[in-house]
Parts: sequence; structure tokens; C-alpha cells
Amino acid sequence: MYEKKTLPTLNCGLDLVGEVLYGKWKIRILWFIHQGNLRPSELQRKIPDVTRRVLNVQLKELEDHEMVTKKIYPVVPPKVEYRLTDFGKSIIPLIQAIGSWGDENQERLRRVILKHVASLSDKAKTPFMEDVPVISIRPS
Amino acid sequence: MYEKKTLPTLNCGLDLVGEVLYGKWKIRILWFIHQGNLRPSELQRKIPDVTRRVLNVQLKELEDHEMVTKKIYPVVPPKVEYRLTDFGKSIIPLIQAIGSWGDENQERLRRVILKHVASLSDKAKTPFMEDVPVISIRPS
DNA sequence: TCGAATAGGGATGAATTTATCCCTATAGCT
DNA sequence: AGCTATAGGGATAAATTCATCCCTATTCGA
Repeated sequence: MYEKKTLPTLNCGLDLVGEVLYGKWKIRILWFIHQGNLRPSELQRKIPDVTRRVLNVQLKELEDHEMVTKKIYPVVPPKVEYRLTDFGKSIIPLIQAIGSWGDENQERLRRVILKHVASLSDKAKTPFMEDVPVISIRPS
Repeated sequence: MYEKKTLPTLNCGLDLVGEVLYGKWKIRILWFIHQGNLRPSELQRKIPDVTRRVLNVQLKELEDHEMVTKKIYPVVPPKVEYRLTDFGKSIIPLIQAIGSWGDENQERLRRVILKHVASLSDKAKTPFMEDVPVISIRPS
């Protein structure tokens, strides 16, 4: 494991939320569990870019933060299910609100993000920011 | 500058919001500008833990993302002011909502976060997680 | 018998973010 | 003359996060 060398800033509610939601895949994981994808293998199929290793680590953190519970079925092949706690459920409306704001401003966000990324690599000519597919993980 | 080697995941609104809000100090910076702290020096006094270097970088990103505008006064000593754009203003209610949720669940969040941090360093005996001060940057 | 699916995790390397250090410049004040 | 406040940024180090590689184990089905 890696050991933190600096203490987290925990001055206010915003900082606290940041701690539990910070992580490349955390919000997505919460959302997909909310959608009924309870097993790690299901989650991984929903989020192909995350590796099993990292998925496990982030699920463990969500569990430590009491956002999800882990249930191990003593069967073979192994079966594990994660579910949102009531605490975890209570943050779903916020995730929904953020996602909606993002969807509403999707074009503008996409434009400014890609423009910024492009500005970071002026000479190296990055070839990948032309057209990123437009998919929504939230139900329409 | 550092050049990104992997493309960002931009599948849905959530991902897009993540791009513009990701950054250790971004949300705080937006909030304090919203509170009327427009000059870099003011912001730095409000957020002592951020260095001027990093503050500049994150302000530049917020500017690229059209969340804030930068106004340079041609005076000396230099004077610069950042203001929220309408776009930036439109995300403030979400920040407020997240902060409120965090404030409401402050005790629980603080407990689980510190418990998790402690679990990462079992043997090394971290000495710093006893009592982090409880301050709110949002007006009461 | 061999491979796929299931879940997990140690060791290590790569990528990314954040921090540190050290410069530039000018006006006003002591 | 020297100090402070103002704003900015290059080069580099440190911290942190994320990815890759490679193992363990069992049951079922081809």
C-alpha cells in the first residue's frame, strides 16, 4: 500500500465530499451500482477502461467510506455484490444534478475541454481529440 | 508544460463536469471568487495551503474552461481580477448543494475519511489525524 | 485436460498532479 | 539603498494516483 505523506484538507463540507468522491472512477461506480450493476464483473463490463485491480481498490475505498456494502456469497465460482448504503443513496441526487448540468452544457464543456487539452500540446500534434463519442450513461 | 499521454474519458455529462472541476483547489477557488475575492493575492490569503504557482495554474485552467474571466489592469504594481462568467455562475448552486450535503454529514464523513486514512498506515503510526479543525468556508 | 468465468491482490512502473525553488519587474515607503 | 506588495512563470522534485503484469483458487463445459 501507499502511505499518505500529507494530511488532507478537511475544512468544510466541500472538502469532505471531495475526499470520498475523488477518484477517477468513483462517481461512475456509484452510478452504475445505483443502476443495478452489483457484481464486480458487471461493473467492469460497464466501465471497460478501468482494470479489475483499480476497480477493486476504488470499491474498497467506497466501502471504507460507507458508501457501499460488500456481500460475499460463499459459493464457487465466487460471487460478490455491492450495494449502496442509505448514506450512499443520499448522494445520488447530487450526482444526478451534476450529471444533468453536464449534459445540458455538454457542447460547451466538450469544446472548452478539448480546446484546453489541445493548448497543452501545441507542437506534439495530439491526434486524438477530434471526435470523442457522445454517450450518456444515464437513462434518457 | 506537461503533456497528456492518455485521452480523457468524456462519455457523459458527469465526465465533462469532472474535467473542469477536477483539481485540488478548483472548487474552492470558484467559491471564493463567488464570495468576492477577485484578486490572486486575496485568493491566496483565503487558501493559504495553495502556492501561488499552483493557484496561477488552476486559475488558468478555469479561464480556459470559461468558468472565469481574467482582467488585467495596466497599473503598477500589477492588478488582476478574476470574475465568474455566467457559465461559472451557473455551477455555483451545485457547489452549494454539494457543500451542504457535506456539511450535513460532516461528522460521519470526517469519521470514515479519517478511519480510512488510518487504515492505510497501520504500522507507520501517523500522528496527525486526531483532530482536524472544523471550519466552514461557506457563510452561515 | 484445457480454457473461461469468477474474485482478489502483491509488486512494480507509468502517468499525472501538486509542491518547491528561484527568477523577472515596478512603485512606494522607511 | 533596501524592503514589501503586486503578478507571473520555468525548471524540477515530490507526492499521488492509476495501470500493467503476474500470481492464487474452483467449477463447469467443450
